[in-house]
Amino acid sequence: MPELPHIEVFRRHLDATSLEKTIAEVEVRDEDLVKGVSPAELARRLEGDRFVGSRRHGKYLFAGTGDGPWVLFHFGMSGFLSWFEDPDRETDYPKVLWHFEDDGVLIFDCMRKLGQVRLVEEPDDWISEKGLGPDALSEGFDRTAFREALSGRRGYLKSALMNQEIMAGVGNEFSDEILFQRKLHPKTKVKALSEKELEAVHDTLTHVMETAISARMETENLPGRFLLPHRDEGAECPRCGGEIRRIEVSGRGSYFCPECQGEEPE
DNA sequence: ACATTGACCTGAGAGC
DNA sequence: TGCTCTCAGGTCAATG
Repeated sequence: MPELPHIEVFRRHLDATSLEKTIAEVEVRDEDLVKGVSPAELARRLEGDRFVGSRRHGKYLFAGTGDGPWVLFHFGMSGFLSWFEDPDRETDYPKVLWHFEDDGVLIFDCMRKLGQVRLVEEPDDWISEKGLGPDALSEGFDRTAFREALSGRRGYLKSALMNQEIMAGVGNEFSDEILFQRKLHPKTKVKALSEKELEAVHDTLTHVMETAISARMETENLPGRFLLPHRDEGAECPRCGGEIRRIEVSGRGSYFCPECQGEEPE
């Protein structure tokens, strides 16, 4: 579930709750989720320090300590961040907890354990080592950059949108939303689109993601015409009332409206 | 070089 | 009630 808009909402939540507070204890409940560093080392390098700022790159979130290391969060399919003022409150599957002095606790919850927490010295180095493309909403990644990044691709547009080396941040759910808003079938190939159409896809991507962030990813705040709350086989299309269908595209469950988005190309 | 598929992991929800 | 099956979703290694 967590894609760029979710990550940005987590980031703002972290900024609003967890900056400039001394970290009293880092509690690792499940060390499977902590990568590249032992739980003891993670605690040693953070305890007594504090977070001073954060940044996002695609689906990755970094919380910086100023002179010290950054904590990297990746949320896998089921991860999220929660903060409670009451230090005894917990989520259902807490994996790593940052207990602050003067109360307050930041919880990394990850039911399906595909997320991770690690320490990095410099986010930019880590991003380039990883081979991640530009953050999908970053300043420089405009319609031209988007079109050029996709040129020559032979596969599905959906796959290209989700390819983190081309651009970082779009996942399965938002790729469906972008295709729905553009009225493109999930099996549309990149090659089938003109330059103009590709640029329109970029504009839609930007609009959809920014709108979702403004709504803080809360269903009731999303525009009525969004597919997201109706991503279910047999659900009603929020645009035409047709029936939402599910197909597999490159092994990913893809939801779309055959009425709006047409039949399978070719 | 690029594209696609399956494994990873675990619990929710559906169906019987 | 309780069991079994499918599905969710991001990433990476393996395969095409």
